[in-house]
Amino acid sequence: MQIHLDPRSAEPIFEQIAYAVKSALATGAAAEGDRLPSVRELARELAINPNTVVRAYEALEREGVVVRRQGAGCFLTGRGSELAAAGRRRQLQELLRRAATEAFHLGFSADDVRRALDQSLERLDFDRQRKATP
Amino acid sequence: MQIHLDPRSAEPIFEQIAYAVKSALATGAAAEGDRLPSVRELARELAINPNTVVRAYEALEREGVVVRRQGAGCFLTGRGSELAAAGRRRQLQELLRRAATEAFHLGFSADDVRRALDQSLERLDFDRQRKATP
DNA sequence: TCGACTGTATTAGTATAACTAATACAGTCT
DNA sequence: AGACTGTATTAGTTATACTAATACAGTCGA
Repeated sequence: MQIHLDPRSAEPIFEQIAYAVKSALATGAAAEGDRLPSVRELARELAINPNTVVRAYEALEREGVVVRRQGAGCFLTGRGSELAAAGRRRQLQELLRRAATEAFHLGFSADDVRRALDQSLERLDFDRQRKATP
Repeated sequence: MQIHLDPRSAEPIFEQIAYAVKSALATGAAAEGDRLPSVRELARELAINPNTVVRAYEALEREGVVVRRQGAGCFLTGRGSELAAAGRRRQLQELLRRAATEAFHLGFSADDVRRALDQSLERLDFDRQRKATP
């Protein structure tokens, strides 16, 4: 699993790491049971502080994406969000509402946006998706 | 045009304002030529500092959404992003890639996501959309 | 022409968040 | 038992967001 940071991004480093992990899981580049690079190893690779990696792994654990075992490592659960269905639906709505608004601002048509979404969805490994807790 | 702040959002206030303006434009709640609330008026309404509103309007101006006229006010151009086509396409790809990844994490199917996007797109006023600079 | 608005600019300050550095402890695995 | 792993804590720096105050310059309508 490759994790890169975008130095030009305004997004906090720990959030970029967390997103990269979710992206690897979603695209099939990583799977349930995989062990993430250790805190120190990833910190060295990215030339950042280990505490920053810890923050990313903490966030992922809070969202149910990973489980950390002291002394053993940090593992992908393969599980999705543990939020209730209503909360997840609300997050999805908000997510796509923002994306649609931003796409409108960028000057794209509704069909442009649908096509772009299809391309993004094709990259994802829905066959191996673990559904969220009902 | 209604602008509300979400106190629970981690998003900076000035970005919430900028997004609200883009959203009003996209949904037809506001149109080219409309004047935004003045810096002081919006600051009073939202109980924030006028400089924070200035920051939002500056960001919108940089993106081509508004034009500010000293003494006269701040007006919606109705124009979209002024980025080159390649830049806009890249932003769209990135936008939807992130949305798709997050939706996957939330446990939704590809069809769930398409439907949710359709709902969001239906809210937008594509008939009145001003295309971005070619 | 003047008053009440508008945007613009600047300086100074506070609070918070992100990240860093260092150190040490406890668990795991080979 | 050694080399790894995660976990915790304290302390510090930097950057960002927001605030407060003040003053200047432009617009518009009466």
